[in-house]
Amino acid sequence: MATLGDVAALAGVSISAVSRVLSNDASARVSPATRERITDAAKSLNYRPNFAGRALRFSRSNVIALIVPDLTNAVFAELMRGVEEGALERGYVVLLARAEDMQPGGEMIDRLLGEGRVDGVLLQVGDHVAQEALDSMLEAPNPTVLVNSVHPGFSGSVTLDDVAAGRLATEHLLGLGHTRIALINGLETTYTAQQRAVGYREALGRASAAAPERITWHGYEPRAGRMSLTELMGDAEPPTAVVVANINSAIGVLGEARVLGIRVPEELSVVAVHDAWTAENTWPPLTTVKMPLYELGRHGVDTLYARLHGEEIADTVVAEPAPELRVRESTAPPAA
Amino acid sequence: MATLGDVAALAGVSISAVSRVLSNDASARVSPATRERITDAAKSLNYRPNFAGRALRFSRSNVIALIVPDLTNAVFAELMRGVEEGALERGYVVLLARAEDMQPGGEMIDRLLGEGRVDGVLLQVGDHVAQEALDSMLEAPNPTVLVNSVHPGFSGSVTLDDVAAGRLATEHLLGLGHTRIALINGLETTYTAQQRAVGYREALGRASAAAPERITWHGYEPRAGRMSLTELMGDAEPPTAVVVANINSAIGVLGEARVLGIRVPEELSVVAVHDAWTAENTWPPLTTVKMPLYELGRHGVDTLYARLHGEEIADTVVAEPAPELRVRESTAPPAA
DNA sequence: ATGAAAGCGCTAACAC
DNA sequence: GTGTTAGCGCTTTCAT
Repeated sequence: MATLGDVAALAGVSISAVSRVLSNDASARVSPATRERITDAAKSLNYRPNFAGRALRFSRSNVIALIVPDLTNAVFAELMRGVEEGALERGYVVLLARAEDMQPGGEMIDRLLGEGRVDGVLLQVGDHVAQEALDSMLEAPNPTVLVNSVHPGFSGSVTLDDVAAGRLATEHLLGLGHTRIALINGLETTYTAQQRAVGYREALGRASAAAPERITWHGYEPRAGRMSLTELMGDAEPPTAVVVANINSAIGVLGEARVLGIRVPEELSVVAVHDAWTAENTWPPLTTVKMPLYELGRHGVDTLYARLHGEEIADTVVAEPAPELRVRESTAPPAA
Repeated sequence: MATLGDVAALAGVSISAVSRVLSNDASARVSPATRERITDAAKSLNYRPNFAGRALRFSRSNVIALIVPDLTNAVFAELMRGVEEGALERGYVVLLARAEDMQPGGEMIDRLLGEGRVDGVLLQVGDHVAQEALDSMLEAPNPTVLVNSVHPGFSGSVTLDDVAAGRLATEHLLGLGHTRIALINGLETTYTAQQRAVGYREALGRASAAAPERITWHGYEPRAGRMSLTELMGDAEPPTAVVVANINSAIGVLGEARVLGIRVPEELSVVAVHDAWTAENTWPPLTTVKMPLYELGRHGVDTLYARLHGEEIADTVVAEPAPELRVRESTAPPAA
């Protein structure tokens, strides 16, 4: 690892001259000759500016953290892409971390920030994080932006239009002729679940023949989907279609339907919110509502950037491009 | 962000005294009184050692990078856990990155190391990375350990017992009475695929009535699985069972089987190498060979640690715990 | 038992 | 146009 000193020695100039040239200081006046000697020397030594040196000098790391509940969730691939591209453009590097490591009461984020490893945090809070754990974490002027989540009293969330997503999915089923439509939702405590329920209700309310409401609130994991379906099928009048608020949960629903001997889509239509490669590889392939997660990531970075530069920021909803229905084969008109 | 100076000022002592106390310098002689004043001050200021300051001082970041082809692959969840726990024990922090960002010819790893952001790298090379791109990257004394992959002339790989995995999967099918067993494998250029083929052949060769060999080499993605199955079903004598070298590929196989109207397991048995939650949520649930990925991660960290401390390291195979068959519902005896 | 000072790599204000 | 220097936060040798 060559240092500025090494380059300077090789080029026969001072350290500061090297610094000026290599950091593209516009206001620097250096003769073309020395400039070339310097760049040549740097190249031959394969010089790279030392991260710690810069971070120390600037009291800034130029790193932001992206923390999500589960990195292996296929849905997050798009989010990550958006965040990474946005960060790149703004000269930041992204540090990926799992929220699991952020044990409630644990101090992962506190350390990341406190030790100066990262300048800011993009955080999607997991479903099972206690509100109190967040209270202290999000106190006061704090270089954090919440994605896909909100916290009471905290300003600086970027979310998706989950109301529209719930509405769109429900309308699709209504359009096919279903009237007994259930919502298999996330935990009642999560904002996204609440929003999707709002959209679901809106669509039901709007339907000419008002359809009854039926919601389960078990979470976004496959197991939650399984549990919900079992519960719904115990109803006196079970649904002929379900909106599932999450794709992983929908995969569970599909699995449980097989176990229960319910044919999809003949006896039960299934739409899921969020799209990912997994939706194309279930049987039947899942009809989904694709959400703009890439754009959410980019916008999250923009918002965090603004916050890091002292701007006041408000909560925003990324509604463009609008949620889009991806009709595959898990939805059909109800059986006659 | 309080510094040592802040703590020192508050405690009314020198910076070096604070440093000694807070870094638990065993050989430091400090009076209990000052020690307490110092720890109190540090606590009240919520002092955290600055990362850049330490890294600069030690010329060491205490960070290692884990780079995998696709973070959202459910199979990697276990690997990550192993790496993170191992790293934690050794006082390292893990930086997660996707190999996608490591464009061939791109210099992501070079930068990570060259800028001193990380001390070492655990790298699983993707299937589509050109050998030449790796040549320069793995040159000379290099703080890198390859996981689940090898490179000619490079010493320091930790791999799994993929031969055993291929053998075990094949033997399971032979035991059920199948004789026409195909292997839906990864790219022929990848080490893991080659190893799994060896195991497959071993098992076939050992079978009393030698079964014919049939292998496709299209890769580990769902699409590769789909393509392979279509190809195999075009054979004069199509297989009654397949070993699929990867779980995602197997998901594609299952999907394509539905499209082709082939019932699993009645008409076609499917075993996949690697296990993850997704295997429990396909239909039918996938029989798999579970590999010790957690242990691979831990061992990878150990190996990297040794390399970082100047030890000569050799290639190793993590064979404990041994690959284990997880029988679910995608395998059955062949139709009469 | 405690403090002063040097130096890790870097940048920028200030000489010359 | 180029060099000298101070200082970011930290540890450690050397004084006292």
